[in-house]
Amino acid sequence: MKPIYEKSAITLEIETKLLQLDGEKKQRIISAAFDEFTKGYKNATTDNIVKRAGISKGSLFHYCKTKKNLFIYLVDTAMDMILSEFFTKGDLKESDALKRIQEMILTEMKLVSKFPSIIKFLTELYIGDNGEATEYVDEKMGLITVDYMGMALGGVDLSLFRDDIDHAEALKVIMFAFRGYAESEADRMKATGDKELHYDKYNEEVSKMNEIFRRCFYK
Amino acid sequence: MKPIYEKSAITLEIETKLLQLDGEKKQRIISAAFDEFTKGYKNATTDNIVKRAGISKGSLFHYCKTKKNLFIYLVDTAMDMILSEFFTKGDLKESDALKRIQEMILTEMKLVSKFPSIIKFLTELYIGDNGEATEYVDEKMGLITVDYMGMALGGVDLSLFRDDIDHAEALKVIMFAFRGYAESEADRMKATGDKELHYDKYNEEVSKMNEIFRRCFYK
DNA sequence: TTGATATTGACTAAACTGGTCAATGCTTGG
DNA sequence: CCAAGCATTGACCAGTTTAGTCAATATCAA
Repeated sequence: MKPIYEKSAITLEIETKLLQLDGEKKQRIISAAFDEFTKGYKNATTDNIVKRAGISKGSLFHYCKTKKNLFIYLVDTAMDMILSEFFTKGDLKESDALKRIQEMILTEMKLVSKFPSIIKFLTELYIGDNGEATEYVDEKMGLITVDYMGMALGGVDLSLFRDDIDHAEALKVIMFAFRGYAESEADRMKATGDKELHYDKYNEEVSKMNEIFRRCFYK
Repeated sequence: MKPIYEKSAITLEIETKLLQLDGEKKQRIISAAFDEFTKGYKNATTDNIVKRAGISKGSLFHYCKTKKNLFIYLVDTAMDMILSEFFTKGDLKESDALKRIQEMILTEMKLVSKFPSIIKFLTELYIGDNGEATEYVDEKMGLITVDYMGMALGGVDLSLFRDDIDHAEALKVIMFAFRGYAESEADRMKATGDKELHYDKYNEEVSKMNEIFRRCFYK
């Protein structure tokens, strides 16, 4: 089966080098790098990344050769994680919009607590200046033309919504609300340095919000 | 009457220098600086600011003397704009939560279209590293102990909400939804370089969202 | 012990930094 | 028209930071 997202040769080479690494160390490197590149390609420094990841400069360049290669690896890794989470693990046959969204959000929150900056990293890819990697990013983003919200929400059963409100508008409101929630949680984690996975808390809060939507927006 | 926010002497001095400036030029400088400091104090460079503002390095330092002074001026300007918008122009006697929120959001959107990065700038003040200006920022932020959401929403009439949902939770959902909307609009503006004030569009979209909340969350 | 591999961090040349200042442009009042 | 006083410029500077290197060391397997 064709993978959802095709990684570049550069990424595959880096992956083989990282394979023999301790899993926890690998995550530390990726997480630190995501966070650093949140500032934009040019403002991110390899010095900061190695400092935060707790490895030496030599190691980083041993794995990745250049800053640009590291960045490409991160782009591939982030895109692959997001897409495979949404489109292979998520149940696209679930026709209840709220159930599907709840699943999506919780999946996203799980990713966010492993890599707090992954969403900001992807946003920055989209709105920021990717320096010498611009060409690569544009090409990859072009492929995922997506309306990814459209794909993710395609085929949901809108007839569950009340008839006296605009269904598309209601969906938009719901998506905005969860975006606001995820954003504020990511901010909180960065501000406090919290790196835990509060799965139960997220589950509870998302369920509460969903409960309100279900009660108020559904027939 | 005591002003809501007290500006520092440094800021007042800079303001007198900027006073004789063309208003459009002044806004360009502030806007470029907000956007640049979004990366955090240390990562922001005066070179980038002057480039984006379209002025010379000499001018910037003529107005502000040092990078730190410029930053303090921006902190004061952003805080003053936000606070005076919310607490003097907003009607704090309006007890209908949705009406009050709608007013707040539209005020915020107006600010955002003048200074697309102002919200991110303030967020970064809160969660980021403010370098040599840390002391100043902490002192000023300390004064606005805020729960600013609490102040802004204090005294609203919760009895308008349906009884079968948690009122506080419903308010949170509403605030998250508008945060998500404002954030996505700021992203869109940065990505497309759009600098217009689409007041009518915002008014329409916010009204649509509010209409849904009113119909679904109120009795 | 030996040899192969993983990791280190001091080091470098190039680029970038906040800040300066002599030179230039612009306006205003005589 | 001039002259004086202002705003504005950008080349320049010394100090710092940058991506990337590499000889030396640590780790591990046989």
